[in-house]
Amino acid sequence: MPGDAASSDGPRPVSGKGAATRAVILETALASFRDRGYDRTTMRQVAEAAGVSLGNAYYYFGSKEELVQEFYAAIQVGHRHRAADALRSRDLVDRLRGVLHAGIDEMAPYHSFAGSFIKVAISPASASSPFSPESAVARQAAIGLFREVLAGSDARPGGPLARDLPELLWLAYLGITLFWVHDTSPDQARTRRLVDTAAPLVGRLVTLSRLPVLRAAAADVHTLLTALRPRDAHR
Amino acid sequence: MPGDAASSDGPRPVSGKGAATRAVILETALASFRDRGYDRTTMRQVAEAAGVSLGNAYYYFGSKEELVQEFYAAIQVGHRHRAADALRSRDLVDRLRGVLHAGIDEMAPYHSFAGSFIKVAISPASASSPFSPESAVARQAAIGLFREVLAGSDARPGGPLARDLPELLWLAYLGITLFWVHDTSPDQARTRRLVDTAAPLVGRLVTLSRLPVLRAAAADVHTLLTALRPRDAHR
DNA sequence: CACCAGAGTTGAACACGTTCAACTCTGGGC
DNA sequence: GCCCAGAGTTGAACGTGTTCAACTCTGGTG
Repeated sequence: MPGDAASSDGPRPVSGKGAATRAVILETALASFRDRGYDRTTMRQVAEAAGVSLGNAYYYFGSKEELVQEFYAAIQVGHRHRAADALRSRDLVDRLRGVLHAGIDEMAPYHSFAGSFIKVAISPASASSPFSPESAVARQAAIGLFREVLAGSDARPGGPLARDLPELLWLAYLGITLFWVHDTSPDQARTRRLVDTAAPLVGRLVTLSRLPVLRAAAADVHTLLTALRPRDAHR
Repeated sequence: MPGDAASSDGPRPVSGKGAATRAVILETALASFRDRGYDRTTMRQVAEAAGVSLGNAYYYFGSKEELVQEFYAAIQVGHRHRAADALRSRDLVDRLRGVLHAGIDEMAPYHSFAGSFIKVAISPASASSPFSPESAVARQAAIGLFREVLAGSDARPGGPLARDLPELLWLAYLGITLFWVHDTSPDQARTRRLVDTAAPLVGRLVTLSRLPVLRAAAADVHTLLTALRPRDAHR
């Protein structure tokens, strides 16, 4: 395999001139994603609406997928913004539930297109994957959000898992997102119910994890998470 | 075997004449998936290698994705076959670990292509999704495998979760598969380690779930799973 | 001014999955 | 033997994401 080494570095050139053009293309694409969804957004339409040629769009964005990546970034910023509200409470369950609902709120307008977006995110080779090196910054920001959920609460989790909890909550959030994508109930009510059930459960487990009986299980989970993590990841 | 099984799974015509043609196309496609992977398998190549026209391939299979669906089915049959070995033990952890490793063994030859396959499986709209109505039969078979893991063991799980356990284990297996797809370690060693850690953990949790302290948490998990399930599904 | 390297830009071209109107073949009724 | 409904089959055509050789424009250097 020649292994085309991907583009490895940052997206594309960002000198003075092209930056404006790049921004126009990006805005046009994001608007089209919002209005038409992923599949119905064609590179030709984006290029035309942005007033550039098809080839020029590919000069700034190596693929349609790179556009999606920027889309994720925008959503994540929105999530963090919304989450601030929920972080006023000191109660762990309230904080967690609030942050999770904030995430669903932020994604809600895009639910009908989520099915096509997730195809891109789930592919291991994709830079948009939550686990990809390219997503490292966004990933750490997301994990940081859950670290904040824990740190600002009056619950003080202990045990061998305390340090892993932010990452575990982030993984759970990914799972909830995956569920949300598949949720066809009106207004994704089942996902809401899932969050309302899961948040207290997490609170209960955090409390229980101090019990000696659960020490061994918690240690197992810690080992499992260690096995799961790629060699390099630390924070 | 998959050719003339008069079962009602074929979304396309299955009368006498075309069945042979259908089988040839299918075999050709599966071989190409194995040898070249998903993306490098083109419908034109499959059609040509099968000795039919492009349009004719589409007469029997509505889309390339439908071919993938059959691919999954073939893998699942292989998994069940391999799993039989592991089901000789009576120890729950041994059984579970064996069945999980059998699944990884079965998928191993396709790991390099898994990234492109999972794109298809993960899409909610796709019939290949593990949660789709079209996959109901395969899904029940898979859940049944884990029911067997539990039923044939000397551990007798109790509590409010006992009935949910096969489904939970199946979900965990899906998660492991998802991890496997992203696992770039040599020979997917990290996934192996994950299984070796997760199996004893499950055993421990099954034992612990009898404790009164965990009753409430177990009930929460049961509620969560109920919220998770689509309206119709039981059995 | 003349020149040029290189960023910026273009549209044609490619391979792909998918569709479709039109064709051929087959078996059964008369 | 004739016919025909419908299964089986065909290749051209469409729209897509992506590539690429060639072009234009820009800023700096001599």
